[in-house]
Amino acid sequence: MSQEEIIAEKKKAIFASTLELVRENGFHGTPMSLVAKKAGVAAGTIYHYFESKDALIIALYSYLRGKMAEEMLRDDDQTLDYQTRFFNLWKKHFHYFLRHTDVLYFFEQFVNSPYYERCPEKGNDRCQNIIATFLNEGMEKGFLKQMNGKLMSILVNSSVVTSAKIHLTGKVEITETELQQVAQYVWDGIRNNQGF
Amino acid sequence: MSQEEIIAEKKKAIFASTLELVRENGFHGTPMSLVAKKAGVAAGTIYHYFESKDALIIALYSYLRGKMAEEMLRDDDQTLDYQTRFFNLWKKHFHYFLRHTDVLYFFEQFVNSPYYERCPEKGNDRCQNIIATFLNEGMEKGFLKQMNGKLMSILVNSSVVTSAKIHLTGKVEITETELQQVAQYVWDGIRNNQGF
Amino acid sequence: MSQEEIIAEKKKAIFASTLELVRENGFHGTPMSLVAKKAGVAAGTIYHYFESKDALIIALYSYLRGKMAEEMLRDDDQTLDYQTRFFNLWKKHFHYFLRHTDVLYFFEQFVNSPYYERCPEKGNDRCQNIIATFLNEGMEKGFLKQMNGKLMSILVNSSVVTSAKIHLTGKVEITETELQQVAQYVWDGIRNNQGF
Amino acid sequence: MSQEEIIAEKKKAIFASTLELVRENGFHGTPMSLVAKKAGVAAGTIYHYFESKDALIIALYSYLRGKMAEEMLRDDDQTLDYQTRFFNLWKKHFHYFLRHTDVLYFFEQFVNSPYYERCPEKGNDRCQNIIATFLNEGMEKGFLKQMNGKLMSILVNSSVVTSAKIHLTGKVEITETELQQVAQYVWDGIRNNQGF
DNA sequence: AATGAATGAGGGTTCATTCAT
DNA sequence: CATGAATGAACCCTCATTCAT
Repeated sequence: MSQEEIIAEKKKAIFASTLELVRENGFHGTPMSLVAKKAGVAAGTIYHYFESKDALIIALYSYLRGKMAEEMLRDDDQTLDYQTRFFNLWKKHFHYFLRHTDVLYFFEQFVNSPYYERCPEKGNDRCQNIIATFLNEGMEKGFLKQMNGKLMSILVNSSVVTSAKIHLTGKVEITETELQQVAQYVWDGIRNNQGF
Repeated sequence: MSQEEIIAEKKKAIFASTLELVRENGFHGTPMSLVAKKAGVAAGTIYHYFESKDALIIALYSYLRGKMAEEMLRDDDQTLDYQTRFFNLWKKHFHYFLRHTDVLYFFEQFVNSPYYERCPEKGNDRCQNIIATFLNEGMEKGFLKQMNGKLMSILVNSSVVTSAKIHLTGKVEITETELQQVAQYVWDGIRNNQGF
Repeated sequence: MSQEEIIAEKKKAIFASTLELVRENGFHGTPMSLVAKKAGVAAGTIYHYFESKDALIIALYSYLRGKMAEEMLRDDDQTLDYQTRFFNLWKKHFHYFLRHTDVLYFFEQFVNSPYYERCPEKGNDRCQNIIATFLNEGMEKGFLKQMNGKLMSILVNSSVVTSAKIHLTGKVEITETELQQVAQYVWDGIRNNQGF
Repeated sequence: MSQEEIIAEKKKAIFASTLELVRENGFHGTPMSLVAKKAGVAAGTIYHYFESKDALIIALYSYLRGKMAEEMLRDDDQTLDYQTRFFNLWKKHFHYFLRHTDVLYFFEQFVNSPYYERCPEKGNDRCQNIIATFLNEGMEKGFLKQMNGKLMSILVNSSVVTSAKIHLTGKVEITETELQQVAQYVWDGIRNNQGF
């Protein structure tokens, strides 16, 4: 393993440790000493990789947004019709959160905390861009209503997050039927239905 | 002023102080000493009214949910047609958050923090119930799609919150046009459009 | 009830409350607020009767020493022979502590705390005097060894306290046999056995 | 100095600081901040070595009991006759307290405080065992009265403690004569004097 | 680069005492 | 006299960060 890979591995271990602890106990309930122990490194070591606890949290956010974006780009079959691609994308996003519940909780805590203000990618990460690009395409081609792209992408994103949270908290069981209904609700909201 | 009113006043002062500070600095960045100073009481006094910092935060959440619910119930003219009432309600909710931005930020931090787990009203406060009741009525009368009432009310609620946050962060300017569009997006998503 | 009696009653209630709480939780674990609540008075009221917490504790000590002395004086049949009177006295003292375990615990905490230094009756209360007087009589009449009276009375007193504590902590079960043995141990230690 | 020795040194410094302060001001009058300052460490450092203030106090008790036991074992010349050994042991114990008055005060505060209840070695430390063993030997060989060993050892121990406290408070001056008298008092109390 | 003991400011909380009612 | 809400100093403890090894 190269030197760089070793560093990358260690960073990942610290990220993983942080993610899990924040999910369980929140930012405040996650001391650096615990992060270190769970990551299998010394407390001081973390400070070789990250300037401060804040910097670590923010870096982790960026890292996770990037990882999610990667996965969302996979398997978008552009030969399919637009509506089908929308449903695919929406559900893929939803299921990503189901598979990575700690990521979801981390995101939600993060964007609703003072950290977010200090985050350079605030609202402009690759993930949001992917959704925005796709929706803009739909507007240009007349499949979707005309609306500020950013606005629409945030609404769509929010619908995914909300649904995943509902499912995970168990407040409402989301079966395949409900899932389809929610996706349909979003689609009905944004699709161009002029003439009806 | 009666003894009870004095107590109520003091509780309100503590609530107001907490609300403002949490909005600016988050839960962790809001020491009790500051809450006390801003409320014009001694640190120890807070503990006559609330068992702990956690208890204070949770009580504040309940209090604010109740206050918002009160306001949402006002002026619902039941003689109007259902769709109009929906748009009215949605916009009223939205504007409430614009007038009370610190409440919005507080809610969002709260529901995405470990506090929420320990909150007895978790997902079952009067505010959610008002929305749910209204939507259920719409489903029964055939104005809306059939969907799990809880699910739908959370989605609608989330659309309001998301819109208000977009507006307040200034990421997208929400003019009256955009506002109408978003409300329409939600309405189109939930309205019964079978036959089209 | 006269005014004075009312005051006496209230003082007694405060004393009783303090005694019980100190026994359970120690001085440090006994806040004035709890003393007040258990005594059925307001916190401020205590300060009408006692200058401070320290003063209360010290007054309680004096009060209890006096009460115990009273009881020890009762039933000392001076017509009996000296040794019998000694055994009677020793056992009476012992049983007093068994009947009033909280008094015993209070005494022991008190005399081993910094409070004791500030106690005017430090080592000179009526209770010690009764014992000392009785022992001096024994020395004068030749029943007991010659020894500094104060020293002997403290040793005897300590034997009673120690025995009672052993019994109450259950470290050693003190049956009537053991009790007799201990009293005998003390008697053999102090009695004039010259000539043997 | 090895790492372990450094740790041991630091623990000792904290112990010494605590011992001195508790002696002067009692447990409650001994804040951790002072313990730290007197020990020449930061407040937080203490918590690397002890879980809490309670844990520190309890650990100190165990440590001191062990130290005292060590010293008591030294120089017990088993070739001497039993009574001489008894007097030697008793006086050695007594003088240990004179040389280490803060230890005596600490012990007495400790065993009469709620801490003692939570102490794992409660009444079963090496020090008590040494005394008990010696007394049991005396009973087996017929030098001492038959009595529950635990009971007798507590009584003897208590006589030492009481004497030392008398001496140190200056209530009674204990000269070599008085010392001999007290040791004799104990010996006369426990020795087998059947036949007289 | 890695360690982890040490730091010490700052946090939440308690509680003896006061004083307006 | 009695009340008990209010005070605020002082407590124990945590934890982000540093630095000698």
